[in-house]
Amino acid sequence: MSPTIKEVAELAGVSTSAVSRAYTEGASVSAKTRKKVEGAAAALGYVPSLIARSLATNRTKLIGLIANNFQNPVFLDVFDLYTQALQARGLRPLLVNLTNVTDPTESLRMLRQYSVDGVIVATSTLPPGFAIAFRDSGIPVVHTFGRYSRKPKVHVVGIDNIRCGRLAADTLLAHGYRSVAFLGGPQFATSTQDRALGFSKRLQEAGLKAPKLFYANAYAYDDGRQAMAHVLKEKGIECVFCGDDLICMGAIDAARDLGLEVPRDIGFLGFNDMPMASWSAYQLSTIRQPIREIIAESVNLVVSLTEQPDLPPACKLFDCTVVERRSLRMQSSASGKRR
Amino acid sequence: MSPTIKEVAELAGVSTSAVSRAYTEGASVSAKTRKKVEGAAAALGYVPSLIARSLATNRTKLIGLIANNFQNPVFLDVFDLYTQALQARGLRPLLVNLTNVTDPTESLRMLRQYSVDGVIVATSTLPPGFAIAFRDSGIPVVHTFGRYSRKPKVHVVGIDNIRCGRLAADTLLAHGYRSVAFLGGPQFATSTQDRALGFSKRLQEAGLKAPKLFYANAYAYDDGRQAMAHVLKEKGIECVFCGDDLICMGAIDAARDLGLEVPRDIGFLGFNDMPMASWSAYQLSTIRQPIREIIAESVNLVVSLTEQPDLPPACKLFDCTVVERRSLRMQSSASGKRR
DNA sequence: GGGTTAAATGAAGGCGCTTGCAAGATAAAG
DNA sequence: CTTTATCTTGCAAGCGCCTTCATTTAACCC
Repeated sequence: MSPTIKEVAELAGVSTSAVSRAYTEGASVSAKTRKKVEGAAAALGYVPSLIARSLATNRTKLIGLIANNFQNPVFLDVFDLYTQALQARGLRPLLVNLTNVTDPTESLRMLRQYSVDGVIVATSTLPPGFAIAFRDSGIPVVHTFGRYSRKPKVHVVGIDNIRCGRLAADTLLAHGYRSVAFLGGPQFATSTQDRALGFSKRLQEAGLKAPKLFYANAYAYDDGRQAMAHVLKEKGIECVFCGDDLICMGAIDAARDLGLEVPRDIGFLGFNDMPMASWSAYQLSTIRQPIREIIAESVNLVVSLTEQPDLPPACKLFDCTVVERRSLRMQSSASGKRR
Repeated sequence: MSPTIKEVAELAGVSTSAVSRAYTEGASVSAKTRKKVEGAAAALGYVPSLIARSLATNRTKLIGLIANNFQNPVFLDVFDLYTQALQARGLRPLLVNLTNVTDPTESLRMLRQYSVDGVIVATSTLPPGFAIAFRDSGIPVVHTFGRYSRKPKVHVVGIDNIRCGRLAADTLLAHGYRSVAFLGGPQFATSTQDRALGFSKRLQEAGLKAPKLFYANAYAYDDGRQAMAHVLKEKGIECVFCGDDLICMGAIDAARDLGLEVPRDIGFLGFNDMPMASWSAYQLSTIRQPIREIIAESVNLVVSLTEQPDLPPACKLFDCTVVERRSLRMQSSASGKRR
C-alpha cells in the first residue's frame, strides 16, 4: 500500500541502507545520494514507517499521557499544552483515560504493548500506585501535579501545595479576614490534603484558631455547591478558600442562592485561575499555578529520562501567584502588604 | 528488556507459533498449550509487542484523534467519551492538536508515519481539506461534527445544523419572541453558517423578517461578549440565539453589565448544553446534541471502515433537543406547542 | 481398529526498517 | 603518484511478531 524503503531504494538506484540513512539524523550520506533519495521518495510519496523503525531502534516516540479528570476545564489547557509541547519535539501523546480505573495492571499492560518511550501522569487524583507501577516496569515516568516529597518515588513536577495553602492564608489575612474556612476537593487528593495543611498551619501561626475544613466529593461545580451548604451552616464564616475554581463557583452560587452577596457578605478565594474565573458573573480572586512552565518542564524531563533512565527521582516545584479580582473584600489599609 | 515471544516459547516448551496463536483471537490452539503459554508468560511478565505485531499484520490499533479547539469545554466531554469508547474496543487514540495549523501536509505525514488504522476528525472548524487529504492517502476517516451534505467527501457523523437552526427558531417563536437575532461563532465555521441559515429561513417561513446576523470570532466567552456589544446597538431585539453556550454566557454578561435582566429584558438560547449552562448564575435554555451517541457511532464507523475501507461516504445525523431552563421568558400560553 | 476428517503444531519466510561490518570511493598528505 | 585517513556505501543479520504450509496428533464414526 504505502511505498516501502525498498521501492524508494530501487527508484533512486541506491541500497535500502542509503535511504534509511538519508532519513536518520547524523548518518553518513553524501549530499548526492540524499538528493536522489529525496527525489525518489517525493515521487513515490514515501513516508518512513515509524512502526518498523521502532522495532529496530526500540524507540517509539510515543508518550503515554495519563489523565483521569475530564470534568475540569484546566485539563483542556493541559491537553492543549501537552500535545503542542510533545509535537514540537517529534513525540506523540497516547491518551489514556483512567476515569474510574483503580487497578494499574490493565493500563500498564497497554502501555507496554505499545512500548511507549515514557509516561506522563497528569493528575493529582490518581493513587500513587499507578506511577510506581509504571516505573517498576522500567518505563520513564514523570508525575505532573504530583505531590512534593523529600524522597519521591518518581519524578514529580508541579507546585508545593503546602506553600499554596500558606499563600492563601496570607492573602486572606491581608484582606483582614479572621474567621475563614477551607473547602477542598476530595479528601483523598494529595493536593487537597496539602493545601488544607498549609492553610491551617499558617493561620495558626498568625494566632488564629484552626479553620474548619470541608471537602467536596470532586473538583466540580455541583460538589462545591453541595459542600458549601455545610459551610454555610457554620456561623460567622467571613471567607472561604476553595481548592478549585469550579468548587468555588459552585460555592458562590450556593451562597448567592441564600441571598448572600460576594464579597460584601462572604469572600471567596479560588484555585487554578481557569477561564471562567474572570467571567463577570464571578470575578474570582484565585491562585494560579504556572501550568505552561510545569508542562514544558515535564516534557523536558520525560525526554531526558528516555536518554538517562536512571536519573534519581526529584521534585521540580513552581511558585504560584495570586490573581486578585473581586471576590475578596477590599484590602483593609491597616492589614499590611501582601507577600 | 521486555521478554520476547521466543523466551516464552522456550520456557513453555512450545514453538513461537504456539505462543503467537495463544494470543490471537480465534487461532487454533489446544487448551493445554494455551495453559502452558499463559503460565510461562505470567512467570516472565510477557506482554506481546503491538509494534512488532502491527508490522506483521499491518494493523496498529491506533486511531488519530484530531482536534483544534482546546478552549471549549464540550471537548472535555468529547475527549473523555472518545478515549473511553476507543479503549473499550482495544483501540488507542493518538491525539493530534491542529490548533493554528493550516496545512494538512505535516499532520498527514505524521499520521502515516504511525500507520494509524483510522482518523477521527473531531471539530467543525477545520478546513475540509484536512479530512480529504487523509482520505486521499487511503486512511479511513470519519468527520465528527462535520457538515451534512448529500454527497459527502468523507463519512460524517453529527447533527443537521440547518435543522437545529430551525429548531431554535421554533423554540423562540413558541416563546412568543418576534424580534430576534443570531449570534454565531466564526463565520467560516460550517456549523455557524448552517445554523444561521436554518434559523433565518424558519423565521421567514413564519412570516417574520430575516433576523440580524452577528458573529463572534471564536466559540469562546470573550468573543461572545464582544460580539454582543454589537447586538445591543440594535434596537428592539427581544431574544438572541447563540451558536454556543460559551458565546451565550459572554453575551449574557455583556447584557447584564448594561443593567439588562435575563429573561425579563432579553432572552437567550444557547447551544451545546455544557455543564456551565446549568449553573445558577445562568440557567441557560439551550440546544443539546447527543454527543454520546454521536461519538459511539463515530467509533463504530471508523472500526467498520478499517474492515471495509470502501464503504461509500455517508452522513449519519442525530437529532438535537432543546433543554429549557430560564433564559427564555415564560412560554406564552397562546403561542402553541413546541415540536 | 481402520479410515476419514478436523484440529493442533512447528519450521520458515516475511513485515519495513536499522546498523555493524567490510569494502570501495574520495580526499588529504607526502 | 603513492600512502594514509576519512567518507560512503551495500550486504546481511536482526528487531518481535504473524502466517502459510506441510506434518503430526486428536477426534469421530462405523
